[in-house]
Amino acid sequence: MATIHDVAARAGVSVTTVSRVMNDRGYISEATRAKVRRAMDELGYEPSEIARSLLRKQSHVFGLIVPTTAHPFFGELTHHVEAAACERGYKLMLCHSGFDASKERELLGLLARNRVDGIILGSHELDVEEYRKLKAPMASFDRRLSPDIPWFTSDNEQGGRLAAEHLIERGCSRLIMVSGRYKPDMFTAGRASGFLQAARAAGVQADIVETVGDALDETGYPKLMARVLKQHPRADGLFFTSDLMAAYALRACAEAGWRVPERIKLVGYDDSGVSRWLQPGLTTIRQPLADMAALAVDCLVRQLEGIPLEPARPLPVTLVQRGTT
Amino acid sequence: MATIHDVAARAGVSVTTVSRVMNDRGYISEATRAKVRRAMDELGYEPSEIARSLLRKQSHVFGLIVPTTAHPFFGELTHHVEAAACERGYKLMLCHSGFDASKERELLGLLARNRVDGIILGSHELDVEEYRKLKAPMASFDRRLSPDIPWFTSDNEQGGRLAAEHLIERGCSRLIMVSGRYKPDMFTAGRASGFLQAARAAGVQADIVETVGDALDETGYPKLMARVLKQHPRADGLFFTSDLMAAYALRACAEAGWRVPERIKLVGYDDSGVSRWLQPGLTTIRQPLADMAALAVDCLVRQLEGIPLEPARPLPVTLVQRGTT
DNA sequence: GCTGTCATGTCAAACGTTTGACACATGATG
DNA sequence: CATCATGTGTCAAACGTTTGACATGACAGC
Repeated sequence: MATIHDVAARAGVSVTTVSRVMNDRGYISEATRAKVRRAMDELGYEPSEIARSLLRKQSHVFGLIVPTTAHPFFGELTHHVEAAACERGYKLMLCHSGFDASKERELLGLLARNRVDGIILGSHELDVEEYRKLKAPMASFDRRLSPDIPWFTSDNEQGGRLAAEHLIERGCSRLIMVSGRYKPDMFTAGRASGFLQAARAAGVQADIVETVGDALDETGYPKLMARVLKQHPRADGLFFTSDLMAAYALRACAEAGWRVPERIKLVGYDDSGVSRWLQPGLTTIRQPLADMAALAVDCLVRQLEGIPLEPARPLPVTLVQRGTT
Repeated sequence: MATIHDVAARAGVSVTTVSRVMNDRGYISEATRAKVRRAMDELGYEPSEIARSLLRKQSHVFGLIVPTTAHPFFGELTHHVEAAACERGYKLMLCHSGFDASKERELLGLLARNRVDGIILGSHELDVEEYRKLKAPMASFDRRLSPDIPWFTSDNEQGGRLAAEHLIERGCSRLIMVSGRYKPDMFTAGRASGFLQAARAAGVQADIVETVGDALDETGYPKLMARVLKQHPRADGLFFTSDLMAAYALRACAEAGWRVPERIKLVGYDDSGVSRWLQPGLTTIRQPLADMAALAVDCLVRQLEGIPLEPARPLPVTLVQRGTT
């Protein structure tokens, strides 16, 4: 790989001059500029971002930690984060935590050693303290880790409310929400409160069923959904904290012979691709992922540039109606 | 961020000594070692991989280019590549090409500037020549770019054959394969030949329908699938080059009132999560993604370490039967 | 008392880049 | 003619790390 010295030698100038041409600073005559450019082309020179990073003390790389991109929600989140980062001139170092605390701890060290300029936490298996002691700019997805760690999320209460109101409007009178078990500082807990609140306001019976174990591990879903149907034989409106759960519920309904949407109605969460792929299409709460990702990246960039953060606020969600309601 | 100099000062030794402790080379007394370790702990020191990379001329980072992690297949591929890279001590810089040739060209430059040690091409929108002139170690997914660029893939002919044989075995007599349009040097083209060959061997009628435009853009799928059903009213066995296509076909069947699997049978490709989420579950051809990813990473590592590559060969696929056949 | 060899540690160059400080023309201004 | 601005370019330090070359002291063997 050619270096700036090779370019300088070939163009018959000093390395400083080459650097000046690349960075457009100082006075350079057109003739010199052309010579330098030609030498760069001929050598296929690409400046080393590594050397630049060392000098400038910033890498223009963000770390993104997600449980796994194999989950459709996180695959889509990753897509949008990458796009947002790219737009602001940052690259992404992708890390999978796989729901494993010690893996996540390792990843934080790895990202620190690689001097990433900021970290987006799409996974948080560790205690708040462990994140707190990191001094890198961070943005935490769906969880309030500490007052000084910015977060980004969507309006989970509103999501829960929209789901309940929609089910009620569509004629349901016995609602069940199937939810993961959330740490208390996770915003996603708001989905349940919004859901219950809206049901109560309408005088409709509503219950919450919590999944055990990993909220995102689908291997338990088939049994869970079958159990939900069996234990709530009169339920006619189901709400899930992810589209994936709803997908498994749809299967369970088919197996139990409950017709959707006639006998029972389903609402998912995320508006991930899954909701489009299912038959019937899944009514779901749409999170504005692109906006959320842009917000997260913006939040890191602001921290880096010393621009004060705007007070964080959840982004609005909407209900997308499809065939399951 | 503390540097090695801070650690040395705090421990009362030279930076060389600190470096020796970290890298375990030369003679260091236990007492010195302990002093240094303590200083590192107290300062929360993490060595800069950037400085190391500059010196060692390798970054221990691989670039991964995929169209988008929002597509379930590529989300899963990314997951496995990350895991395989991590296992071998490499990090991943994730890039989305979004099916855009000029974006991909930019990404190659970006990865070169960041001095990645190798590139995994899960997307190839450019002409072979453009990849060829890169001298970085590469591994190309599902496409033979040039004799000197290693590739990794699964046995596509076998996949096509298994699908046809299975459909025939399940009683189908009029087969249709819905396929993306592939560049001639893409291995995925083999799926069609395997499919046709197996059908011919069994004396069963089989046709290929090619999608127009982007093989992975799902917005056209609903109309496409409706058209396929309308134009082939006597078809009773469908095979798709992705699970996602099959998902849309399943919807089209429901809308057309064709019962699955009684009236018509469907086979997808990839065994991505989609095949599990659908109802009925999708029979599909399973690609061994984890093995493929490990192979790709191994291939890059070998190039870096100068270990000769084993002759590339497609990995075996299997058929996973579910409810659509 | 030499020489040799451990055991421990220091020095300084190198990696590829940027950039402040400076050098040296040329020509205009006062 | 002294001063100044402008245009062009050079030099060397700095970023954080590794590592070959060297220094020092202790002790053994001859």
